[in-house]
Amino acid sequence: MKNEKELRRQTIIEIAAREFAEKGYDNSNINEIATMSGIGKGTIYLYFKTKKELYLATMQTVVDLFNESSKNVLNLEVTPLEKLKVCMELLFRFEEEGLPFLILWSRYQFQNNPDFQDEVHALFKDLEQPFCNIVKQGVKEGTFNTPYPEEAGYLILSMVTMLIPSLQAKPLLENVSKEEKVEFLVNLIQNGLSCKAIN
Amino acid sequence: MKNEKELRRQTIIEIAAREFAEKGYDNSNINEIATMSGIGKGTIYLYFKTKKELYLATMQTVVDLFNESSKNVLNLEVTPLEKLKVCMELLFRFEEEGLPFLILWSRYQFQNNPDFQDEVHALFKDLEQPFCNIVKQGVKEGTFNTPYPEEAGYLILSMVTMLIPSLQAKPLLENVSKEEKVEFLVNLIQNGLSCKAIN
Amino acid sequence: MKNEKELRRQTIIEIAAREFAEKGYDNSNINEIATMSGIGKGTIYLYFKTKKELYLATMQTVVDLFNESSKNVLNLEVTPLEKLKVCMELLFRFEEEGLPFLILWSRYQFQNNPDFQDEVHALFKDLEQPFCNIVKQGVKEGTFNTPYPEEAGYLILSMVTMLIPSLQAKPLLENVSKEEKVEFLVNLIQNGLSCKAIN
Amino acid sequence: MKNEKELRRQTIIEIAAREFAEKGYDNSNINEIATMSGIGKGTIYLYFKTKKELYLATMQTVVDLFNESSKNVLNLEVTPLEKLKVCMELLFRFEEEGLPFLILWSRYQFQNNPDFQDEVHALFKDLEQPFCNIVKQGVKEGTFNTPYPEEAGYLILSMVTMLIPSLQAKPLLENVSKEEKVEFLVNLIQNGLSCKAIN
DNA sequence: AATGAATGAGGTTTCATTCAT
DNA sequence: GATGAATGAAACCTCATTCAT
Repeated sequence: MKNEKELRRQTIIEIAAREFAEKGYDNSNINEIATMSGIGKGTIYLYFKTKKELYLATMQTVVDLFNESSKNVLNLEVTPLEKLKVCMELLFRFEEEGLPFLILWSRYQFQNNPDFQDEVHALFKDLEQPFCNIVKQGVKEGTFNTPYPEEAGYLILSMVTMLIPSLQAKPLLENVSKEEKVEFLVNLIQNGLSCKAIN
Repeated sequence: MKNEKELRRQTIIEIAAREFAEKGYDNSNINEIATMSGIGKGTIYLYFKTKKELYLATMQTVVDLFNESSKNVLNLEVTPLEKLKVCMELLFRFEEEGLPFLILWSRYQFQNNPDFQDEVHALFKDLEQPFCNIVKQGVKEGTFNTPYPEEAGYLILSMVTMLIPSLQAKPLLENVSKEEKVEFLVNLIQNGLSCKAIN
Repeated sequence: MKNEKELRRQTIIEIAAREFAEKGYDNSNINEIATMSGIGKGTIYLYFKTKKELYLATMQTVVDLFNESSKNVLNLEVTPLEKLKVCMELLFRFEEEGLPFLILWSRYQFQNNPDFQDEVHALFKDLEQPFCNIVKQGVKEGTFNTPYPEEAGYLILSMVTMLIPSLQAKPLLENVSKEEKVEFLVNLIQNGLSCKAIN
Repeated sequence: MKNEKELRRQTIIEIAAREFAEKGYDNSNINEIATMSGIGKGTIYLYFKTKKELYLATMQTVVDLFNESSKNVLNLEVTPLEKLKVCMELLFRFEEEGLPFLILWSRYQFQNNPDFQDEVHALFKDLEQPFCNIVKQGVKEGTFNTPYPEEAGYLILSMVTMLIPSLQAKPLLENVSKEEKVEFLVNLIQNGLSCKAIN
């Protein structure tokens, strides 16, 4: 019973995520979400009081999925750099396993997305930022050295995102393997751009 | 005469940019844009055939402003690193001098913004990416060393953007001076995160 | 179920016919049609995608009503002249039983009505012209004698229409009974204006 | 001076007639009429206070043109039948010499045209109906024999109109010469459809 | 519980008309 | 006198939401 309700709720959210990701909030259509979910329009409203609530539930799922995914990285018994790699790979994997949610995440994380900013912001308060944690941890352990660890974490996040083609207007390194991307990024983080001349 | 028309056109675009940046395309209201521009609703339609056209004209202005701003950097007679600095400062300055346009730029540059993707994409084909050019130039001159110069340019861009508080859901280094941010970034680019332990 | 939908569709069309007949297409108002139908504005759009489509559906109904009405005349076992009479009476009767549809019919049949000419023309391709058929039949049987039977049919049609007061700017024979009108017309068709002098 | 003003007024009316005939009142556009007249939009309003007034002036011109055209027929020293012929030819000639005005005339004369019915009706009060006059005269002289001379005039009018292809949804006798049409009509008026069998 | 027919607020767009130049 | 830029009322249409079945 309860499971079935919960399952249907998830189905709706998944379809909604596809719509919201593809068309944005305003151009997404409750009717179409219902049809594509294989249920009646009125039924949507048994699960979500309003379109806005459905949107927020979808964004909550974004947060949950990301937290779920990054949950165990911090406790891995590996070097901070290894953790960074694992974390990057996790993010890259989202492109295949949950693109709509990835798009919604990025739209909020990096864009001044105007859809219910306050409410979404409140949800994202709970979003773990593993890159930040790793860098902070690394700094504590003496592995990394930066005056702004938290910010460094966000910078890494933004760089990884940059290399996810589906999220970019101009796709970058489309045909490069994830391993190479990770290597590229790690190298960059380790050595900067190697400005010998200035050193 | 003609100047006056062009001036009014610019006024409308500026107000529109504010609206689009704040509320997004769909929730922006031609009526309100007219009122805030101090002109009649119908007048908007003398300058722009449709709301969509106004939006695209606004996005074209975004491209123009950014190109205008970065035009002369590449030809400066300074080291690539200095150029990077100048370029970063330019970007930071947008926050004060043209925030709505900066927001619209970022919304397209980093978000999968679904509003007229194809048309906006076509406009952004003409957008210069000075960071990319500088890195490429630096690689040629031997100052920088990276297998993916273009991509490195975009990564720098995304990092600078990360440090512009107005563009971030969670503002970073809000009270840090631009000079320090530039220094932070340049240092990062030069030395990575100084992972001595791994070296 | 289905019947109820169909019934409501017919109701809308009837109200719409009244509006279109009275005010013309452009000055008819979906809102008002809705109100007069006792339903909401949006409901109209459940039955007809656009105002134009409602108009065309109304014109289709015109064709259907006229065809329905004239269906059985041709097969009557009476002389062509008798058929003409029956047919005239049918037309006269429309004034009382479906004036709006009669007006819309005449507006298209005799006026260069500019509302969606091509589309309406396509609909009227299916409109039976019983007067034409009767004259053709009569010519074949030797009852009538005219070089242009089809055209003669249309001429009769136009004459009958002329004697329907509701369709004329200057009402003719307003207080004359239909029987007398029919007699007048039949006499004219049989004998013309009896120009003895010229004979 | 005055002549020039009057001339320009006529030009506007002619262009307006074309627009009104082609698109109907509501879909005709003052701006377009101005442009096609080669004058400014505001200038139209120096000649006609409103669009409606321009329309009514155009319809007044219709009446004037028709009256002008039929003025001298009644006084011709020929038989009523000959007068009918001349009158028919006059009407046929309108198709080539003033089609827009002919269309506007027919739209009002035979259709329940809803554009300013009362006002247009008032104008048409002054419209001569030569066919009616001729028949009445013919009846007086004993040439014609009909209980409803006025109505017979209108019937003839409607028949002639039927044979003007530009006025009909389904053009009739498109490739038949006017002379033959006149002959056809005159014969019909004289002898009807020659129902020998019934005689 | 599930449905989808019905609703009407709200926003874009057109165009007759005005008026400052 | 002539102009056309500016205006805003009005109408079509969409779609989130409700509710009777």
